[in-house]
Amino acid sequence: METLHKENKKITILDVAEALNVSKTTVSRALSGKGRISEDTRQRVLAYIEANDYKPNVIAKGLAQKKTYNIALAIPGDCNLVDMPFFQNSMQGICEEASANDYDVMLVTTTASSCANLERMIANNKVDGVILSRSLVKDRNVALLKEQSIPFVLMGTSRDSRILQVDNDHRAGCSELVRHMLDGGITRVGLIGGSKNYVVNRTRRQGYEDAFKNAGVQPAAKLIFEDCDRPDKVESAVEKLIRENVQGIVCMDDVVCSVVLQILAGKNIQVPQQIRTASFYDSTLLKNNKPAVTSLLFDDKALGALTCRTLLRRIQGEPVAPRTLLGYELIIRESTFPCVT
Amino acid sequence: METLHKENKKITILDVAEALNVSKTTVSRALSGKGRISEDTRQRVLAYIEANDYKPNVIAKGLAQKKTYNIALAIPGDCNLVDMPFFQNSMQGICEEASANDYDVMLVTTTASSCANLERMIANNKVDGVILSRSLVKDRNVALLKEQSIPFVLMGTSRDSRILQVDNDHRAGCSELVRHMLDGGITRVGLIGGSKNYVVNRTRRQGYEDAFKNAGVQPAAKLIFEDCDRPDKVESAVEKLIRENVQGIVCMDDVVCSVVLQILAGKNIQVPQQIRTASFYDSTLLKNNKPAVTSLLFDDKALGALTCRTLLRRIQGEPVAPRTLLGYELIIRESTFPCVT
DNA sequence: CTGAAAGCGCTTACAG
DNA sequence: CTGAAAGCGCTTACAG
Repeated sequence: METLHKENKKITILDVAEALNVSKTTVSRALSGKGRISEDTRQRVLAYIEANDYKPNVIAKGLAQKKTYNIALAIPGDCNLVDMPFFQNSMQGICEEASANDYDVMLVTTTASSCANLERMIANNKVDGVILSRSLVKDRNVALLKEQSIPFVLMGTSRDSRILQVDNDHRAGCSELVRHMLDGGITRVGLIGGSKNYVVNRTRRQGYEDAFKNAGVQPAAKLIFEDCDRPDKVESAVEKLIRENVQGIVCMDDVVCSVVLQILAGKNIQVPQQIRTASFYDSTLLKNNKPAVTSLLFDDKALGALTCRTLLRRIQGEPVAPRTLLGYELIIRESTFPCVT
Repeated sequence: METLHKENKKITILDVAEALNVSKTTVSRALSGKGRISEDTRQRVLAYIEANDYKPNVIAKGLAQKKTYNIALAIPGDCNLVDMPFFQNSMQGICEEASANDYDVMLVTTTASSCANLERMIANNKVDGVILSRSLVKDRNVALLKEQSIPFVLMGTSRDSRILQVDNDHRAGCSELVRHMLDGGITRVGLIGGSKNYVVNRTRRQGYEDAFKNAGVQPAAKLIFEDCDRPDKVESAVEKLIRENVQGIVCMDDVVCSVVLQILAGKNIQVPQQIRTASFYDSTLLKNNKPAVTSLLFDDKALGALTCRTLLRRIQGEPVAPRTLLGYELIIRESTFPCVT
């Protein structure tokens, strides 16, 4: 029985060198493409490697080169449903891009207060760089990374222009969505948003304000409710907005929006007939809703991939843009009247 | 300016050996605790290390020991909202447990059809073991892992008893939930579930049937709807159930349940007065619902942690239970009448 | 109790 | 174009 097992001794560079009667150096060169080597021997090596299924040991390679071929992805350790589609999709983009470049992704959880795990991973030399996902206004991780001299890029936005950042263009997107609502001929459009601790929520609010300014309308401060990070706060905001006779409500994300829709339904207020509603983020959460909800669509997977590529470029010392913004799509659905574009 | 930078040359084992006038061997022993060493020199070494912030290079250590101190976590590359809270929470448990044991977690995405990324990671010697999360009925990854001789554990359930598995006790939990509904004095309780490709959905159905059998009632085949993986299928199932005059509907997960609730609301059917409703899984999705929904609560983080611990034990050659099931909590809320327990 | 030496599987000046 | 040798930063028999 045991003897039938595949020979699971991994073959090393020495094995192929001996089999081919060349030096390890030569084999190494055939693989890396570095250094002079005759096309002839290179083909022989490659053929042998292919035939005998030799895989270089990346760990050993890394030791010799002082590289790890790993990057870390720091994700928040305190979960909230809001960001899940974002994390899952961007994660995929990151993993695929990394794979395509023979890198692997190490997962590390961080919390607002502690970046011990990230610190340990860096101290242990386990990664060549790190991706920080969606930052807080005060982010200890950013501070940590800046004082370590390790390449990193923020998948998100920061005011600190020395930090490499790649993000969806939330500001322009949110502005366009609000413009779409204002174009519908209404002006009393309220905003309900999540925690201002997240930079992204501040960015979204800026987009909201941009749209008003561009339309030459003053956004009323009393139509704006931020830090609604619990259903009861959303509920209270909705009630106040109703008292203010709003014609539309824009929600900063899908979780807020789904709560808003439930409350409106509970009060028998028709969407969009009485109050139009839209969300700054489009996830499965609202896909099934009736009426279907107008919202912004971002390509989080592409965002992850580009963030990863940026980091890898940075690691390899190639030039990278200090800040990149990705586009968005505005999906107009019944909740704001599909006829108006 | 440049000169003010922290010296970021990492200090090596040789540096501390020379500083202390001992051999690398001695330093290594002080750290690992292996081999004889006088308490005196051990303390000296430890003190120096502490004072000079020496961190062993885990990569080099791994090379020498033919270990990586990494484990892989394989997650589905094709995302669906259903499993998000599950993945996010279990991921956290895994990461924390790994960290606590000086291991790190590499992320790898797999799809039903391709496990190329996982294969590459193993071939590259990047991990000592792998965690497979929630399996499909026909899972290529399981097949792959079995033929490689690499330790792995399934965070989920499989009929193949040779596979190490850790899972929530979905069967017992679902059975208890259904019993709770039957205890309420109703018998026409329907089931709507997601894809049968997932083992977990089959397990849940077993729990449903167990409860009926224990109650001495025959579950009606026409009250059971599986493979409802799209809202329209759920809708059609709900309509058929209404025609059958069901008194209760049990949903296999929160996404199904939220669609069901919307449809019932759209038809002005009162929950729980006309039809009681419950879900086999409790996520934030239903927390805000009115009425609050009765459902099962699993501790996914604990599940992740235990799965990880099991894998690490397996890697270290310690004995492990071939199969472990974790408990659950039944949260009774208005959607099934809180008064009935 | 301690150390010299070989080894883990690669890469990379350096010499030819 | 090719190879011997040193080195990456550790560990671990083996000898003392």
